[in-house]
Amino acid sequence: MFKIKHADSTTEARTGELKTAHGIAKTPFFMPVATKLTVKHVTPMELEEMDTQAIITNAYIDSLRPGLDIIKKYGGVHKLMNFHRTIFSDSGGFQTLSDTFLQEATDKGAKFTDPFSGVVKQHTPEQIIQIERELGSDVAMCLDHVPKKGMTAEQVADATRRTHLWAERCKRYHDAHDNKDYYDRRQLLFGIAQGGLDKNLREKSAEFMNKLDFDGVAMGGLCIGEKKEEMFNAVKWQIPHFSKDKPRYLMGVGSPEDIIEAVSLGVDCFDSIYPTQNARHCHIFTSKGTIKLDRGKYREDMSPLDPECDCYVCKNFTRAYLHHLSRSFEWTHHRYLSYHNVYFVVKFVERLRKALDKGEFKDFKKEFLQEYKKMGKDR
RNA sequence: CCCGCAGUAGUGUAACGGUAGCAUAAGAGACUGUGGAUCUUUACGAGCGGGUUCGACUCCCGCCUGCGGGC
Repeated sequence: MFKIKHADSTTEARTGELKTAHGIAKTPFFMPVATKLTVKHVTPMELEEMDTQAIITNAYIDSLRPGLDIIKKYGGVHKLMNFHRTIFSDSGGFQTLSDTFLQEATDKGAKFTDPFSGVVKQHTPEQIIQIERELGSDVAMCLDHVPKKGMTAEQVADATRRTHLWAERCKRYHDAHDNKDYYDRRQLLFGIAQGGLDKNLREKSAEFMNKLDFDGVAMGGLCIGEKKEEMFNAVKWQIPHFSKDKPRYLMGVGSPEDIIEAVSLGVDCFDSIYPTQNARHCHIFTSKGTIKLDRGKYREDMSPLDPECDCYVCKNFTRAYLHHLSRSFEWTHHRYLSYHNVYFVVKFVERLRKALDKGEFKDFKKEFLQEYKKMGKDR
């Protein structure tokens, strides 16, 4: 299922291959987020062309709309979306952070409000796994309870304890059923370690998840408002407790500089809305840092978004034109900008992988960060 | 030419004889297991000239501009 190809000698970074029912995903990889069964403004064809290794959708939200009946009728999420590579499904655990979704989290499960109908419904870990099975994703994520900012130490510990309890039940349920009754293929299952920002909790949680012998382990509850240092500390505390031979997934990250840092700490998988959401806000990734394209200063800028990028948008359009589209509320700018940002991150991780395989990771990281920080954040 | 009505931020609009608000557009910031959402923040204004008044965007007069009607 997972095998390491090359381990870096200077850091914890490594390349590998994650084999799923839809082929091999080369690690490290970055997954664009496809909540509601679409990577906003980027087509599956484009994602495949740029060699995106995997994407992630949201099982809970997909089960509300369009609903499992329709998804099953079409033969699963791959066929429905016409995406032929690895698809992860998030459990809805992240929605435990959301006031509009979460009503109550108990040991039994998470009580969510369906925002479309207003109906409040209990979702047990078993039910979520069942939803993920019926979706037909290649990798299912366990239901977790993400500790919210402002929780007391006691509440964080309780949420983490609950996450453990739920993880055991997810695993047991998943083991007891294979997917043959739906799609005739094996689905992988990843556990999610939590623990807030507490060293002891983080370590214990990592140890616990590792022991359950999932197909991969994730670190959750990060990149949600804590300091960068706190986030990387959590990663540093947890990684040593994970088996080397299992893929490690840092949920919710992110930016190119966060990704490269996490890779050097030993992380293999990422997902984030960062490239697509930034694109919609006209924040564009370039090899010299991010630019804010909606600023007036780009009105007459005839250069491409990123002179060093070879994507379709950079080869064919100027900043001035794309600036104009965004100022004119033409929806096409979302397509162009989202495409570029996703392309940028996917290709960045691809270059990172190649550098690792060639044993040049250290230099690659240094050079990338040096260039990337040149302009900072377009101040 | 005459009569009437109206001129408030780039735009669209409030209120008041006593600190000129609001919405948008503009500038800046936030956003990392997705609301294309949202939030924070900055700057910008009384057509012109007189008069009355302690004090005028407000009342009065003239001019200018726009709209409507009449000749």
